[in-house]
Amino acid sequence: MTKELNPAYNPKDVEEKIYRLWEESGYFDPDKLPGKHRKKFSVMMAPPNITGSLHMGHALENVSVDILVRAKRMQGFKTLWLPGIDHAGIAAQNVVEKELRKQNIRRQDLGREKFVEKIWEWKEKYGGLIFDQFKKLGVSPDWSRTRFTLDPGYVKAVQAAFINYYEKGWIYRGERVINWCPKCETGISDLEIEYREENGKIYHIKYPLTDKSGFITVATTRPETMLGDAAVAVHPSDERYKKLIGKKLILPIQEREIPIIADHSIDPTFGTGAVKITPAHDVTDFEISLRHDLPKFRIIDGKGVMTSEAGAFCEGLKTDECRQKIVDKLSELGLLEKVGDYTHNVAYCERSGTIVEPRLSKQWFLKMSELAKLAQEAIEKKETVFYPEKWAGILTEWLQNIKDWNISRQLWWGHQLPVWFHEPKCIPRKGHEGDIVKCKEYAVSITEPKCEFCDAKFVQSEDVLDTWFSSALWPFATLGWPGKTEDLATYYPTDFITSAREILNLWIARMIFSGKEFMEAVPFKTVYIHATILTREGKRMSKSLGTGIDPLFLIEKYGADATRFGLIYQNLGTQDIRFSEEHVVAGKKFCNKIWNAARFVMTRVKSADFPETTKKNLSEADKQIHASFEKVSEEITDDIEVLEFGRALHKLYDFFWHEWADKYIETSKKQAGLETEETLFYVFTNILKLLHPFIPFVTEEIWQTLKSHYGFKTDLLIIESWLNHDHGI
RNA sequence: GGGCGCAUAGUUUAAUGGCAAAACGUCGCAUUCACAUUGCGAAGAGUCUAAGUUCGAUUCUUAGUGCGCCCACCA
Repeated sequence: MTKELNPAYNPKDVEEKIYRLWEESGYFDPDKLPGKHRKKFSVMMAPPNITGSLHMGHALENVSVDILVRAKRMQGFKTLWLPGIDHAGIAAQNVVEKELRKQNIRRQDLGREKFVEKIWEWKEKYGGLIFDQFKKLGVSPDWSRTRFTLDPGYVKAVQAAFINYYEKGWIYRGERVINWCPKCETGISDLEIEYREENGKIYHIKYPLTDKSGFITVATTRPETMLGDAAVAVHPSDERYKKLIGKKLILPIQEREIPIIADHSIDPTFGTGAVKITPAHDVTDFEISLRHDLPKFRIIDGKGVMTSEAGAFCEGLKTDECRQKIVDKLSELGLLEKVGDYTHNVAYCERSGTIVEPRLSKQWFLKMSELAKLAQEAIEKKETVFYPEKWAGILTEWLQNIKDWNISRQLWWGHQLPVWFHEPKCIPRKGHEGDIVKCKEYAVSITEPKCEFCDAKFVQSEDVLDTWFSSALWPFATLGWPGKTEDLATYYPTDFITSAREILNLWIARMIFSGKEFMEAVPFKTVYIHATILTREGKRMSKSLGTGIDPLFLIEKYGADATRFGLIYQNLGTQDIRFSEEHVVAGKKFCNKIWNAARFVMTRVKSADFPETTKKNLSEADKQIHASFEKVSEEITDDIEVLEFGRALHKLYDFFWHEWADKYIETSKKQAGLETEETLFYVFTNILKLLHPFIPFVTEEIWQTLKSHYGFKTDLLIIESWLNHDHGI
């Protein structure tokens, strides 16, 4: 029966074996937990990108959830932690495109269908790698319920959501200036833009007034866009220009009349206080043009070449060639007042390194006013509670100023819009002589629709939905919605979610309003915005800066428990963490200390069967350690409840090392008897339970060893009951 | 540009309206005892600056300085 422990704890002998033991037990799956009539506790994993690999942020986030989930499971809750992966539209498309480029293949060569097939192949091969890495951390989600945002069931959820919004009249098609990459020939999202500070030039150009009474000088960094100017705007109360508002200017080269308009968005202190307005090629200018009903001249095409609308002078030239030609011409005309040096941020396409060209295009939008209201009300009524609380206010403010959501993307990888187009025709209406009807340009439908008037075929929209459109449905789409499943009834709404602060708007807010809209309940009771992990110097960890630490490296060097310890020990409150490896070292030492305490207990405690009578003759030291343990265990239970995992771990560390090991164990060596043995055994085994959520591997290994050594009746530590009584029943 | 946060021993952090605590590091001593991945002990900061509130401020208020994070992207 006796099982020996090595004098030092070696994580490599243990972690893989123990993880397998847990997985084989099935206890990560709440349906397989022993016991009945349990209250549920559910959490959704923030799905990592299909292309992602484990970083410190994932590690902190998922270890935090794991601590909570393991504690709840031990407290008797029917605990579900549902994992999944996000298809990550552009990121995945990029990775596969890059792969193909090595073989000199462009995605356009393959065509959409073949290319998407390639991504699926890639997904099958590499898409699960990040979960192997998660497993190394020792986290305990229910892998049997793993979801992917492009699973057939999930696709249905996305379509159902789209159609619901469409039927409510909240989805519309409109023209907007979006970020366009002339090299990739697609619209790209704000997230795929990289701003680089650059030293450029600012050109001051004179636009003559039609009445020849003078000029207005505008400042621009992109003189070529003047070919598409529709107006010059000034602030309505700008004294310099006040009396010119409403007058006309001659746009040089184009020789077109453009008005001087007044708009509040103009900063009178910047440049000359007069701004040239190019509606089709600048986001703010476009918005101004809507307010003033200005024409939109498309002067640059999708490849970054000047169009015929730009005029014969520059047609066919690339933008930079055109710029030079324009500058020369203005200079010749005496309209170039001056050229200054100017440092500004230039938008680059993250993937191709090309300068982003804002461009007018047709996109699909989701109206936000009603949905934002739903989220605001839920936050106001505290249906969802934020930690720290300030994020509720920050989110509310963001919701107040929210713009309609551009949900379409010109990508191939993702949820294709359930929208179908066909050539609208004007045809005589049957049975009504002389009556002409026009069929609709598009229809919204999951399968190909039939036109009520003509028999022309419909073609599905090539656009896909923004990745966040599908992630917004995560808390219920993963449980089977729009079906009425048992899981949905049992686990929705979830109890808790944690995320990094940068996706508060992109993800958390959208899940809240989606939950209210489709489930009539917020998707989670608590949102915990966790700390960000910085380098020891207080800088952001980033791959491109080479400042990141690889959690797998830490696990390899010190073990998973030590890595978890190092992360959580430094995570006090929601303050950002300047991560230092020292604490991981301390974690490794701590694991070893526990390991050796177990060895000590096994040499001292002869049997785990104690007669009832022994409790009567406790020594002062026995009583003290019992009392002290009682107190610390309550505190730790409370700390976990309020998500103060770092504080709880500090207390466990101090208690175990300094009170239990340094003091009680030393005393126990000097006092013999059954009472001592029982106290040693009782406190040790119970503290193992409290330690388990934080450092699961070493505690489970010790538990299994004690089990075989003493032959006492127990299963796995992961389902041992917390403090000998269950909360969740 | 908007928002948010931080500032305490060499380092990373803790605490408190009334003697500033710990870990790591450093130094010394001990120990073949479950653990040298150990134990005991020592040195080491008066809490970024200025003003205010107060009997009293490291703590509260205001301003400044420094560092950092997030969002937006501006002619």
